[in-house]
Amino acid sequence: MALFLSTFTNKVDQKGRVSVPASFRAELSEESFQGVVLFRSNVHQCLEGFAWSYMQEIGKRLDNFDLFSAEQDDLATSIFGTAVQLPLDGDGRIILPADLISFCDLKEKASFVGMGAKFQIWNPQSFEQRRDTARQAVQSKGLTIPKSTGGER
Amino acid sequence: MALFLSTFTNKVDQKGRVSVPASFRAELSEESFQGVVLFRSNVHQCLEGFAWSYMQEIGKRLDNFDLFSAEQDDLATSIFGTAVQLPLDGDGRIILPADLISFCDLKEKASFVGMGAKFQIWNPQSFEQRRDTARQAVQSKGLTIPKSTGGER
DNA sequence: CTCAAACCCATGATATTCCATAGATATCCA
DNA sequence: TGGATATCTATGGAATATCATGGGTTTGAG
Repeated sequence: MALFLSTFTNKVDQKGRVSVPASFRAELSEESFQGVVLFRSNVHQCLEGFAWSYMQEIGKRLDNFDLFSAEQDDLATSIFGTAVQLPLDGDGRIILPADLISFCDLKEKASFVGMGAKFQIWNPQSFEQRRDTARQAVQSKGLTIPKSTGGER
Repeated sequence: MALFLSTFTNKVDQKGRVSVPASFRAELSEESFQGVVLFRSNVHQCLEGFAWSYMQEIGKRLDNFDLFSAEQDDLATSIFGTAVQLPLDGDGRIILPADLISFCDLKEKASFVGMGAKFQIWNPQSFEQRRDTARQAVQSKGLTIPKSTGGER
């Protein structure tokens, strides 16, 4: 599974092109589709980014809901209905659609934030605030990484 | 599992390069990724260092949270979003990014402090104070290492 | 025909690799 | 034991490769 790490801030040019960080591209190198899947976050003013194979995993998890249930319908609509599949060009860039750029208020630069299996794309200033609130939440709630669940070793 | 021991103080050159202690490198020799992962400590003015395989383990555990849950989001942002993956060069050195150098106020030298499964990187002077307070805490509170689980608790 | 997307190439900055040296430690043989 | 040699480590600098970015050209859809 891909493991996206660290934060990289790259420039968005007039054409809406932005370089995907080289280390992220390395994580995608084994994928059948050379590119990323993006959709609007339901929580933040940012974009959620995934490798193609992980979208299949999300599909499986959605199967845990009853088919035609309201929850399944809402989630599937907000995720799959709005997702875009963006191929990498020869130089490792993607073209961000204008509506996604305006959704997360991107100006000159975009921050790619590694979050393990997925990543997010933020306006750099907005992400600084988000990073601070996330750290405070971890400290105040005493969040920790749980031990691996279940019977495996 | 890697076991980092003892404290080593090495020089940080103008490029931010610093040698990882040879004994630490020996612990990393079995890793698929030859390098370390660093991020800012939430507690001290120092850096936390891990082997790559340990980060993969953390990634798997985080995947047990519901996707898009607040806890998953906060943890992934503060851990993976701020982490950096630093490869060893041919001579066993890493390049510390400028923002991490300033975060823990490194000047001429950096101290690598082995802490078992992880290690920390300190300003040498700061660490001397930290070591004293840690020792006093252990003495005054009578802290001990618990028995291994499985026997009487 | 027109516009946007895909492709190609150039370039500066940055990161990575390579080599050289010196000090310390370990090894070996007389 | 003692001295010479070899090895490992840390460190400095230079050469090389990679990456992000800008601009241009071609393609293709409507």
